[in-house]
Amino acid sequence: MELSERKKKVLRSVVDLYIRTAEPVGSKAITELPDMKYSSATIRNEMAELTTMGYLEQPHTSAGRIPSAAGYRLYVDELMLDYRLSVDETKSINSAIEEKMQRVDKMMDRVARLVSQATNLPAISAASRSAGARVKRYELILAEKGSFILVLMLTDDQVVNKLIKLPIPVSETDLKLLSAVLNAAMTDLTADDFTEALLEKVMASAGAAASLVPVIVDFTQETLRARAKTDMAIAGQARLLGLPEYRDVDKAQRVLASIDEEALSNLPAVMQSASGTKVLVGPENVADELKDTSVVMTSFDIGDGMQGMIGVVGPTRMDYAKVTARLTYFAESLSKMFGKPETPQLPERTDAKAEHNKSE
Amino acid sequence: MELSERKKKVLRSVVDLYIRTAEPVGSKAITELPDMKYSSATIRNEMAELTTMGYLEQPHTSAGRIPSAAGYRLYVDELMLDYRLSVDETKSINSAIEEKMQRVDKMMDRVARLVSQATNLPAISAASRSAGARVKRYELILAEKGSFILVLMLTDDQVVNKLIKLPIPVSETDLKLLSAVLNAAMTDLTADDFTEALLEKVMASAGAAASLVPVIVDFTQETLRARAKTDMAIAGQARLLGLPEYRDVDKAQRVLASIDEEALSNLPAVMQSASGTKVLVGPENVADELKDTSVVMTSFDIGDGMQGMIGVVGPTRMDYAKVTARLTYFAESLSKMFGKPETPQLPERTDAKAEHNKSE
DNA sequence: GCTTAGCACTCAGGGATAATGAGTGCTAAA
DNA sequence: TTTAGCACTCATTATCCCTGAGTGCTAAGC
Repeated sequence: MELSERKKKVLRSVVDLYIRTAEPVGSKAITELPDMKYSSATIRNEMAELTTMGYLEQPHTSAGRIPSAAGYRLYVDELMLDYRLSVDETKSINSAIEEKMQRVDKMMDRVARLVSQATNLPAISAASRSAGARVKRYELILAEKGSFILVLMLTDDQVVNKLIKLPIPVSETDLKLLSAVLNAAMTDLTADDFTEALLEKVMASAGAAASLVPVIVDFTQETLRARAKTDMAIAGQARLLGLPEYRDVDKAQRVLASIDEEALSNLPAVMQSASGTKVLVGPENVADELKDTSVVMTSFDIGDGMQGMIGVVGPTRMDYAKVTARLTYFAESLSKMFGKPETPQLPERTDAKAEHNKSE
Repeated sequence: MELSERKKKVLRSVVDLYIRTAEPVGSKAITELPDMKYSSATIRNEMAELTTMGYLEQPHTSAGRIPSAAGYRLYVDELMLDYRLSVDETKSINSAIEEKMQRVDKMMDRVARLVSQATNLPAISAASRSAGARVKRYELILAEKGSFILVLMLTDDQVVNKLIKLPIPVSETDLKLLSAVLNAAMTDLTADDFTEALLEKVMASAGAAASLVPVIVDFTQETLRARAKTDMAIAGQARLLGLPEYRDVDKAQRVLASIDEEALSNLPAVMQSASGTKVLVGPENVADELKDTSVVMTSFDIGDGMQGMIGVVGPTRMDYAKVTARLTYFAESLSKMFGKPETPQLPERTDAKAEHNKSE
């Protein structure tokens, strides 16, 4: 059933107010809004109907109304007015990214931290790599204490390393040889390409360090397989405690614990299916602990067939418009940063400027 | 002034009980302890004296006593009975380390997570590198989209990488040449060894990619300098909320925020001075937000002149004995793992096998 | 027929007051 | 020196009442 324009306006007002105040919204409060030209009695009638229709609910008889999950859903899908990022906001997001995103290794960490700062909510970021990541180069570095470091450079520009104990003494020269052999024979393979036959062939030509090959291959396969999953990070959990709905410590703890653990690991999977920005309102969440909590997420392009995801977790009463806008902008900036083939910045940094202009 | 044996026993009992229950301890409760052969009145007298001596305090007239900071201090320094780790505990710590600590890159992350799990408290881990870290090897990898990855392998076995945009088109061959030149001329230098003269010399022989040299040197110096500071991680913040003293959300938030931010960055510095296990009771803490909170930390050896640190943050009423024992054991295991030159474990389980187990 | 003023009703939240009980200090007897 | 006993203190909890915000409904007004 279609809602009348007036009902929509009332519903939107209720959600907006509730987002701002975290308190049940009464008919009088609505009346006092600018350009709401009806008396409180009329509003009451409308609210009563919205309640029977399931968009609002009443915590108790003599309190105002709060949006139900269905109410939020409708709000997010149709009612919500676009939040326009101010120039300042885009600027601060841009410069945050500029500054902090240079290092490749702890990237997801940084992204999560930045998103959390920008939204003042706990944030998650994840990079779901394509199943087909391959090794671009092997490096073996002799370390002291009878061990060496294996460094894998992957086609997705990630660098992974592992400290491995040497079962037998091996010389620098042996390692050089081994690494040459590996680079010649075992690059550009997916996890499943490491056949027994190949393994033996490599070991045959690997000289003194041949016994290291199985260990290296094991780790490589494991890494490639793990890469197919995700690399994720969480930041800003403590921000949750600032919100009135999480003054109930038990609740806060439950939510935090479920964010901390793998409960959210399946979020990236959810993301996988649909791209673009997605809002999960309260009960739509998979994890039980989050039934009371909303999740907003969006994906971005890391290039090379890989996808990144950023998201925040917050109360069902969160400022969906603002959060969505910031998240989306973030995602766009990140996509631009490493997704698209054009060079993001030439020496003079003219491009960066151009981006700013465009967002105004 | 020396305390009588009986006073010590009473004080120890009060602290022990308070650690367990988080409630003020009354004279009756003490009486009910096994091998406490005095009546409540006697205990009351002793407690009264301990109070005037400053080791105990009373939240209000008709409540039991709780330890004062001085009381905790004395407890930690002299009274605390050694907590003996059970075989199970050492086993689980060992296997956790075995399993999770193989990868070099997110090491501090993992350590923090493990320590937090083992103590059920928020944990911090940091590696303070020696100021003298040097570059062991440079690798330059051409990436798509007109950029390349610079990988630095440091003498401390850490691997750092950065994605750098190419200001000009450069071929794979150019990069190879450049990398050879860098490795020949610029390894094993400290941050201050990169002189203008050297820079020019390298650029002269670097061919087409010479213009990359300054960028690379900049990042290298920056990295070496940053390494001189610390690499740190925090985990398990949410565990704080499980404790009764942090049911006050505001307090919890203050503490969490201060852990999250750099407030604790100076802890590693504190650690620097004294090695061994250190307990900071409440007010002894530097950061104001932690006046109510204790910190236990200990250092471990990463070898090569570098030092690691692990620590936990918890209520002043924390189980110092247990926490200290676990932390110390952790530190020893970690030291053994990469600090000492001897191979950590010789038993029939050969090293190689140990590693394999992991992937099963 | 929609809108609104008016009114009786409900109920959460916030004092105020009282009852409870754990714990204390002190004294006097063992 | 230890301990039993007693009067006293005071945080905590329960109870009651009041207040005020908000509601639904009805009847009058446009």
